Amino acid sequence: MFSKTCEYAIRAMIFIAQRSKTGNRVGIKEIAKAIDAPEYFIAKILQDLSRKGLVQSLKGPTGGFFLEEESSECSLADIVTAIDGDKLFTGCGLGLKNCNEKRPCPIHSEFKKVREDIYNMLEDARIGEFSKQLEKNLTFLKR
Amino acid sequence: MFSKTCEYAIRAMIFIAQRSKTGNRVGIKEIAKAIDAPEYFIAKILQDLSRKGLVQSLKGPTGGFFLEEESSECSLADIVTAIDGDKLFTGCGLGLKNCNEKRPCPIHSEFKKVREDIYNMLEDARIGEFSKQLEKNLTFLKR
DNA sequence: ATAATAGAAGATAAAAATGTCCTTTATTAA
DNA sequence: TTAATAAAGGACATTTTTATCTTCTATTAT
Repeated sequence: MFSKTCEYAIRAMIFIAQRSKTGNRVGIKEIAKAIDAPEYFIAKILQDLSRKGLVQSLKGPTGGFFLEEESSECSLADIVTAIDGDKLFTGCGLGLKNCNEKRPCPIHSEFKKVREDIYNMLEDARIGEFSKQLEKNLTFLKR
Repeated sequence: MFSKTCEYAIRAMIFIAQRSKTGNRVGIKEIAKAIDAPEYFIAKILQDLSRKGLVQSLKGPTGGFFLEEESSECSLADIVTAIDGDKLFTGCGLGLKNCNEKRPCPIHSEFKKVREDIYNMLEDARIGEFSKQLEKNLTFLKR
């Protein structure tokens, strides 16, 4: 469904969101451990998300990643779009470039509904919401 | 959503299904052209599907690929499972190996429904059904 | 100011997915 | 029985994705 990169991105964002609520900043190493992802790899991913404004960061001692109020309102759809693009939401299920209503692939209409469900699900899912359950140990980001 | 391999596989299967209805067999080259896919690559894919019994084939002159009655009843879910495995249907949305009801990832329940929708959609979609619309030029397998 | 810290950025490496070529084997028509 | 045909199978090449390492830059505390 999502690329590995995107899976890491979502997990990292949820973790950062939880830590940000108390005004803390989190370092790469801590994030890597918390979500069980390769350190240098999520570093890259977060740099990317940082450039795109989905996460905030500060260099130097006491620095690290964090989420401003606004960023913790961002949806999973925002993250997926930033990392994997909108192919999942708008692309043809069979990979046809010119598939559309007028000239549909065989599974076009079946797929349309499912795609919309996925989009709505991801659009409704706000990063900030997840951190509560995570804090209560009701959900997990590892293994 | 699906791997490229899987997209080609589905497109090829639908094309073969349509040609099989009149008892014809179709060669690799014709299939490659019809679905606009790399010839040697779908050759590999069809060999794989053939070994797994999802498509039938015969060597030699007048040989090629075709579908027996039974095979044209196969679902998209069967093809996806054969090529991409069941990760899409059963795997965790965030890539966690041990994600489950007791120990869910943050998006576990949201994902569950969507996954089931996808599975039901693909399970209901039988290869044979698509060939009718394809024949009437109501749907397309290229570009 | 300076040293220590931590992310940013560029380069490189490994693995997986995708795509191609060549030889072998089975089948058929003549 | 032979020559032509077409899939099967093995090997190889390319591209994309995933992962790692090193150097540079900004920030902070002292």
